[in-house]
Amino acid sequence: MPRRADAGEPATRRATIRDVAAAAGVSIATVSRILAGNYPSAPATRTKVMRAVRELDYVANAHARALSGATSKTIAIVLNSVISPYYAHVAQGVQTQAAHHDRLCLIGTTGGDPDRELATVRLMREEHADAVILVGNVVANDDYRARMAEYAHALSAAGSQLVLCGRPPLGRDVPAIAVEFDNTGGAYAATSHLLSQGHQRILYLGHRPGYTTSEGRIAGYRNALAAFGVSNDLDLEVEGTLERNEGYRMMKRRLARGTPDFTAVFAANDQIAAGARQALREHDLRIPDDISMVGYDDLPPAEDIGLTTVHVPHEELGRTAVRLALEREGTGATGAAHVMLGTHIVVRDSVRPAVRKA
Amino acid sequence: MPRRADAGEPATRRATIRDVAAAAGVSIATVSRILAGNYPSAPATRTKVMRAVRELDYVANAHARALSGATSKTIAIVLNSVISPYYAHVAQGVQTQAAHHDRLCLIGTTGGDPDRELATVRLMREEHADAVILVGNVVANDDYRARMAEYAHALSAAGSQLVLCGRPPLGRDVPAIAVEFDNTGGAYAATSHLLSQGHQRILYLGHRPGYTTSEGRIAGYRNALAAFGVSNDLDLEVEGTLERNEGYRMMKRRLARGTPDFTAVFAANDQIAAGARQALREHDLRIPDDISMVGYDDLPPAEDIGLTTVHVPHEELGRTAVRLALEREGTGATGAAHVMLGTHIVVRDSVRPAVRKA
DNA sequence: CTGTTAGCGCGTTCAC
DNA sequence: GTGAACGCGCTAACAG
Repeated sequence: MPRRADAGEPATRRATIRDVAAAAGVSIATVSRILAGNYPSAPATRTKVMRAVRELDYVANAHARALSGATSKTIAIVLNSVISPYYAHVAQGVQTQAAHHDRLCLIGTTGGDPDRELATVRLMREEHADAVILVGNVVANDDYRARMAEYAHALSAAGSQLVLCGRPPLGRDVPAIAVEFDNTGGAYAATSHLLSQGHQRILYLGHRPGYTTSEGRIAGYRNALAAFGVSNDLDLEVEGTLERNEGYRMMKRRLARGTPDFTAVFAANDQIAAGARQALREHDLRIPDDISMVGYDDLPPAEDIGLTTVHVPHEELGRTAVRLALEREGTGATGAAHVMLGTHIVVRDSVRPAVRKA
Repeated sequence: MPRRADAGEPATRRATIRDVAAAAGVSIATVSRILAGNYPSAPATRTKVMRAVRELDYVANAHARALSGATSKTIAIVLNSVISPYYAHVAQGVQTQAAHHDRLCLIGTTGGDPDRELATVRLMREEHADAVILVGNVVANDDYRARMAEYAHALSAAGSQLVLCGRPPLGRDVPAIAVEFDNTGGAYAATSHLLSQGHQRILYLGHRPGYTTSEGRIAGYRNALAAFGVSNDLDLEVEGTLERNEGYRMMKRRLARGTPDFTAVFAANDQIAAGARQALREHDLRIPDDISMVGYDDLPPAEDIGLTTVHVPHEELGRTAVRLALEREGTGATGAAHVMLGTHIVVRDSVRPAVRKA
């Protein structure tokens, strides 16, 4: 008696493995084995079964399969939003690699809200995903670390592997994999690029104190200044979020002060760069003629506006996350792991040598 | 005997409803009822149970729940890719609305390959998703329609609702919901905008014959030309795909012919517009001073390049898809449904009145 | 090589 | 208000 809420129609009930077995005149075990393909079987029975499968248009019930002990064959990814290019590219990598391993992708967004993150991880836990991948910039305080450790253990107990993407590792006693990219190195390279062109006053746009990605980038910026013997003027470090609008606002506010006291801009990401660029143009300042600029991420806006930026391997980040999680499956390995992906500068047309105002 | 491939550790086996029942000193039925919350129960037992749940950090097994007849509480979405802003925004809408209905989102990408689409829909069928949402521009030939009808019936039999997003409806006998936006109307408005500024030679960049979205848009373009009494020069309709690079290539090739024989450009989408714009600049042609341009979609590149374009409610598309699918759940309604979402022009700064070359 | 059987964890009848 | 028992569809032992 199917409980489907159909309109009382004959409702050709979904075919089960039993129907296939009956149609083929064999037992359900035989059908199961033949479909799994990991067991020897007589070609004749095989043909009969496959024909029945085709005729009934049978597909296995994923839930029944997952329940009976096999893996759920799903990878879960949790991120702030899908429309941000940053997350979208990581998600694409995850999705690609998951498909490559014949797995489906569960996706959940949090809008950056810890409560929704908690709720989402809970749902993922119910789903028994092979891996749960958390993506995104975050404040790595004790509170956060405690929360992640909880997730890690809970997921581990449920048979899932927690993976942190673009977030710092948690320590050797927490069963989580961390995959990051080198923010400090990339920022160092980008800043050096500006410094070597003679720029001394470089505006850092979009620092978010506490956020690990931001801290990594600004550290690279400061290191480079130090290496070039340029003193670090804190007034050049502007705090703000990572959106395009914020880039616009920050630059607007800065320009309202009067003639720019900087010759170059290091935008914390490409979106900020795009916003700042717009603000500059509204003040008749052109890039790179009047002001030089570098961004970070090498995502869509960058190419459109000819921005020299730091390329971050977002898709590879996602692929690596899945690969690592699946590699240790069945291995019994449950400790911590940490991978750091490299970055490199992409030179376009937003930087010119500084004009010596001797 | 848990079959988890653990490293032989004590491996605190995932808590089941039985464990909770034991800890609370009640039966599993009581636990089930209290957690579902749709049944009267003594406050005392309730407290005991909830405490046990908290202590064991119990979460229900989604597969067992789905198997035992309840809904799977998931919405599936199938699209070409996640990194395209178009799909990303629709996906965001789907994801938002799904979360709003307390559902998780399964996602699959096809890269536009029908075989992968087939495989993905199959997987979704195994998952028993409440709805399976197919997104994206497509050639609506008989072959396609037959394939969709098959999907629709197979999914319907499995208890899932097929939803077509940005694709034409299939006919009243096919159990599918279609949600589209008005391509022809938007293109008509955009073209009229150019025509009313005196442009007569408008280059249409990126027509893909057969693709429904493209056919809709070029129809609007042609209708507007006709309405303004401008003859339709087929040489102005350039065929191409919808990527940025293609926009660049198409414009490059056109400009190689010599002085432009057009004063305005209608790009089939914003990405094409961005590419074409770059090509124009390389030939020292500026927008809007030398050439006017409109795009379509109103997605990220548009704002960055100050493009006048047609706003398409992508997120609303996704939200509507989920809402409609869930609305008819249990209704027994299994017929076809069709919704058309409106569009409107967003004026920025890429259009100037045409120069009369009298 | 194939059939029989016992769970997987949960919702849900029935009785009490 | 609560407990016992059955079945969802499938996989994996164990026989034959």
